[in-house]
Amino acid sequence: MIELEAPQLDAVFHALGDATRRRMLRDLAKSERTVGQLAEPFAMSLAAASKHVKALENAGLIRREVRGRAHICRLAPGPLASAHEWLNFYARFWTDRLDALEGLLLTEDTRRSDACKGDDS
Amino acid sequence: MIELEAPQLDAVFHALGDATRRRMLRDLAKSERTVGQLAEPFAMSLAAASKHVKALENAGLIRREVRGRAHICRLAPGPLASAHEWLNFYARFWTDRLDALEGLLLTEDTRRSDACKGDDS
DNA sequence: GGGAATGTCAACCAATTGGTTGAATGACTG
DNA sequence: CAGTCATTCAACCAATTGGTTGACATTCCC
Repeated sequence: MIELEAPQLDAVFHALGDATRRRMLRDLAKSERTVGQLAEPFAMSLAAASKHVKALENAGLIRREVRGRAHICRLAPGPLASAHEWLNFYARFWTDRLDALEGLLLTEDTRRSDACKGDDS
Repeated sequence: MIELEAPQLDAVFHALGDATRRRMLRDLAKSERTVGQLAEPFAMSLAAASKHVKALENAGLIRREVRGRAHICRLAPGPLASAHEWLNFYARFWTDRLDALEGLLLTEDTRRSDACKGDDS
């Protein structure tokens, strides 16, 4: 699917690792916003907010359309899906583990558990 | 479900925003590892790797069992699932949008769209 | 007990981050 | 054209990050 290389994943997760930027994404999920509108909920300078927007854009999480003097931002699908998929690997890891555990409990509940061995290397 | 508050999400995504730590998680997905084993693939001091491990632990992404002098690390399920769910919100955003777009294309394909403005630069 | 193995801690350092301010750029408006 | 609006840029600053090294603590082993 949409594959991200390591540096891109770095940028995506780094961008997500800040409440300000996550809030901006949440606002963008409602509808498109200008940089000024994105900045408005925060008690920080426009320049600071602009840097956050740039971080999001840099990570590919949003794209920007410059229309006149306003910069209109929208969510971009790719990287979020990628991060989602990346995490999905670990989600799968856990569902596998839990399934295996459940299986073990079902098949082993009458036997002694001395046959427990490593399942992978 | 497993809900993370903002500071915890900060820690989780911050932890994921580093290739070293993601590699450690990948190794831990194979099997449990000691701190030394986690550090081994990297050209950095053990102390540095230990800090990365602590960041992962701090984010709740792994848990550690101190057995004798060895610290054995394992993946922890909760926060990864939470981050996954968080991202799922945006995945849903996009599937919704794409579905809506598909719907639009189906219903609008016979009508003229005179709202064509010069928007691309 | 002595020594190697496994990790952490503390101090330190360079680079990055997140914020500020003030000036500059570009685009609308009167 | 002058002024304001939307935004970025550059310089700067404090705090954090990611790395180093050397000095601990514990634990295992002979």
